[in-house]
Amino acid sequence: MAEPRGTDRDPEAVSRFVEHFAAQLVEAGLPRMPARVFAALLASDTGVMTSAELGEQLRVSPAAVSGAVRYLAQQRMVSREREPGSRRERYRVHGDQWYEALTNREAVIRRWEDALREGVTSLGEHTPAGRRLAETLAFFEFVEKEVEAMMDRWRAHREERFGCG
Amino acid sequence: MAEPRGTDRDPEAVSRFVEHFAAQLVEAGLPRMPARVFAALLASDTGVMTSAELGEQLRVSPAAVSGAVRYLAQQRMVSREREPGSRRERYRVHGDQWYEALTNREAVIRRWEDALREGVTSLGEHTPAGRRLAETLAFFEFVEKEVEAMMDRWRAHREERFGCG
DNA sequence: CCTTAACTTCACAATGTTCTGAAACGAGCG
DNA sequence: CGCTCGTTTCAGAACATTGTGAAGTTAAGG
Repeated sequence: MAEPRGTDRDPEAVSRFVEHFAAQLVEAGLPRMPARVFAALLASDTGVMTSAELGEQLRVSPAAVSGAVRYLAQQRMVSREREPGSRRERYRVHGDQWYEALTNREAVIRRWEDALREGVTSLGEHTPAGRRLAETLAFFEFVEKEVEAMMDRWRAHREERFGCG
Repeated sequence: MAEPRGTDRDPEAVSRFVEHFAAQLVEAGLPRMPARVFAALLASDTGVMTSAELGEQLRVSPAAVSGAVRYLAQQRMVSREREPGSRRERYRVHGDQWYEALTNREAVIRRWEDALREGVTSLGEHTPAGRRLAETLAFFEFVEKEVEAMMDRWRAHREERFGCG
């Protein structure tokens, strides 16, 4: 059986996965270039790639890589590290870190909650509309707590399944 | 104290909330017009509006309403009902139904999982990249189960808090 | 049936978004 | 201290998205 190992990976297979997975991320709302960069990192053996490598694999300009990476770093989906003794930069998708980022739609949820609270107040908390908004708000507050607990359970689950695998 | 009731709602306050909340939804990836329509429904007293009412409140053409509503219905975020004895259509945001829709990023997650499975196979499940993809896949499978349980808990919580006033 | 009200579809115009090439920047090295 | 490699910034072109007006479709009511 021909299972890719080490350096002899089929670049076409990699590219096929990268583009397909990126397309799904785009559909879910991620901008295109960040999605492609992220997928490329995820599919790399080390989880680390330089700007040049990313540009080559995706056939895009350094400028595009720069923009995508800035976006991903802001979302905490990748981290950037300077390669010692060189002016190259390396981008890394850190196993755990990025799940956290995904569930860190928290920042987004927080904003929804604020808007809803304001709505409850300005429409009146005893109007039918106000009550609907209040219930929606309660839902998000509930979810926020639950997600936190869920991530704890995931870490335990993960430890068990992959920690000593 | 002057709390809005019945028909005498301050249209400007409503509009302010609608536009603000819609903006947050847009930021989270929802297309603009669907977001506005949805926010308008959420902020209505009955949770039901006609195409004409939506067009008037949002100052947009019937065509725009039509497109937005089709989108929302596909995402299961609103339901459409024909008003008996009239050719008007009414659009409703059903209290519970739309939380389900939100967590029905499930459809999205399912597609991610498919793409990841394919990646694990084509890159080889014992390569470093393959292992990373496999772990990511495991995470989503975990989340999928957890979300289901969470929604059960929410329904209970909701019943307790809102069910009996 | 024919009229008409309501919704939908379609082509196009307006508007945004996204990537590129070129120029500016800055950190390491001679 | 200036050269050079790598990254970033920026203006603009290519591209995609979105909403409109107008024509088309469907069904209620005369």
